[in-house]
Amino acid sequence: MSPEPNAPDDTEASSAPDGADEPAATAETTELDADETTDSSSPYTLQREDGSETHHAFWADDVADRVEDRDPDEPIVIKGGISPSGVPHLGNVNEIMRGYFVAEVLRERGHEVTQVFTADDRDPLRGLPRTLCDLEGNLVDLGEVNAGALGRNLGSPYTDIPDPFGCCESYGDHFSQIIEDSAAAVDVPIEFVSTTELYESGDLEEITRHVLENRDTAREVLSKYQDKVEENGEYVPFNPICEECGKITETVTDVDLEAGTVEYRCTDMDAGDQTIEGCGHEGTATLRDGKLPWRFEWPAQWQALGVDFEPFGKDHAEGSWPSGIDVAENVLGIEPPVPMVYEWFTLDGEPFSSSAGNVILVSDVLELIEPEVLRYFFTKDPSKARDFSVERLDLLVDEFDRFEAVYYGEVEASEDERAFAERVYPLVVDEPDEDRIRLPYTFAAVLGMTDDPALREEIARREGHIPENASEQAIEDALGRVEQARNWARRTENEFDYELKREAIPDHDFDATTEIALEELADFVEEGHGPDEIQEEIYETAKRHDVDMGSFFGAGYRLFFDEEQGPKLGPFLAKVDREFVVARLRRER
RNA sequence: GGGCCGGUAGCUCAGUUUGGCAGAGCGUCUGGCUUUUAACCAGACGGUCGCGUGUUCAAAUCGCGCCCGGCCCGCCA
Repeated sequence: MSPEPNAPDDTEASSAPDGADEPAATAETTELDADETTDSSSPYTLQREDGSETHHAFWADDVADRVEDRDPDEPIVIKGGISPSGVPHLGNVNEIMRGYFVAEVLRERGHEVTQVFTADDRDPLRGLPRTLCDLEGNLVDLGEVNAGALGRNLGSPYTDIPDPFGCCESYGDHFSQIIEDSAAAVDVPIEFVSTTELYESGDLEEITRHVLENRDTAREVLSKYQDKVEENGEYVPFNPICEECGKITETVTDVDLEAGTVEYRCTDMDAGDQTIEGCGHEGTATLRDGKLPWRFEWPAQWQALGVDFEPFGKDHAEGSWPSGIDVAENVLGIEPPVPMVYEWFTLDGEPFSSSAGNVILVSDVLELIEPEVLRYFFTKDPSKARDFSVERLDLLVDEFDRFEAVYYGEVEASEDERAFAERVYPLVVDEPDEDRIRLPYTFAAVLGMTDDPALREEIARREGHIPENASEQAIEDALGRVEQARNWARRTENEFDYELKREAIPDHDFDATTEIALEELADFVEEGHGPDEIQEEIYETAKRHDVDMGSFFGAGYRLFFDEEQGPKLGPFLAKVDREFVVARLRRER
């Protein structure tokens, strides 16, 4: 627990040579020639000073340079991966999109690239998630599924646990499926690999055998990073699955590589603050009936899949990455991939947390914005922490619209901005179309106040957002944003969350003068007038009757939206069918 | 406590490698759109670049020290 007993080890393992950002690895020299180029172990790829390389407008080009420097075999393999432990949120999409942009850049440079994603689904379930979700992305409380069945499976691999929703082969498959759907939704071609499948098919068997053959070295290497692993202890880097209770076990009592088996005893497993009890069974397992501990499994995946580049969250940067390099080089004898640390996102200022309900899935996001806007979000500098703000999603969409307009040369922009747009936009949008139409997001939200598609289009035209000669397709695409902005207004209950109350008249209480004024306004509307005339008449009517301007508008918003405020009233009323407006102003229905 | 990453306008972010006048969008304010009610247009306001210090003709940018936030240094992934 305390670092004291291991102080010397610890120092060697985790403190970098002065000034260099080299964490751990083998106890190399302290003086790496001067500064740069030698430091291949730092995962902070984008921060690396590397005078010899050109400065690119897009970070993925910097990464691609590094990948090319390795002179990789083709196809170049780019990996990402997570454990399908529960609701996959937007932060997990980093594992897909960050790699995707690097893959695209390399493809552009003429390389053949395969992007793979490992579902680390042989990992054991270590705790009960409070919230799950179905394949449609609807959040479901643990209590609504068979929690007992899940509880009995604590400690078992995700792929051995029945799907609580009953729709997939296993718990692991269920959440892997959602991740696959997410990748498809943002249009990223990526090959999904089940880690369980890698074990069962034997693709990891030789590597597992190698690790066990060299378990003394493996133990020595890992002991530099993990206190529980004693340099001269009994640690065996393999966790069999108990044939009796199905749980991942941690106590291997004997290794027989001739037979390709290990002997084990099913003992208790620490999982956070609780203990998952082992059944005590003693048995024999093959090298396919278990898993490597993560610190070995990750490098083993690199070897099995031939990984050249992998992005990972900052939680790995000072932990499993340094040990991963060490394992790769000194246990497996392979070159680790080019790394890249990405910072974490927050959601509306708070960390992602499925237990606290602070999650958003890709499917949720795509109800609010177009896929290209989401893809754009992931082009931003990975080394900076960022907030994905649903509340202020309009800012992100505005930013994207500007990014797009800069690309088409429609607005003035700085050199940096232009260079970024020119480089990145074609990677974000599949088929660039100069004639696309983008309704400003908040304007789209205003249009969302009415359900009538024809009315939406008409207002958009009148306000000059749709050119005369626009194609039907372009208009349809543009109006798609109205639904999204409408969903956004509803979800956030923001100032655009007005809804024309057609079906029933809202409760209201006006004084006599206001009622008379409303009658007159009804008469005026009934005569048939244009939007500006109605707007003007609202002012005139209020003045004539000496009704306070604010409260008169307020009366209108009350009648039509059941709100204090709303969109510009005259033009809006002019567009809604006259019969209804007149009746509503007379408070007849 | 140690290592690492980050901190730029009210908000969202560029700019930091390669030192050269502090930038954009949104918001706000003012004005325009014939006359207070959120869509459109124009303009303005807005920053000790986390703090201090060093180097330099010149520092958001480079060095050193500190502050704040996050991650790792147990386990697990």
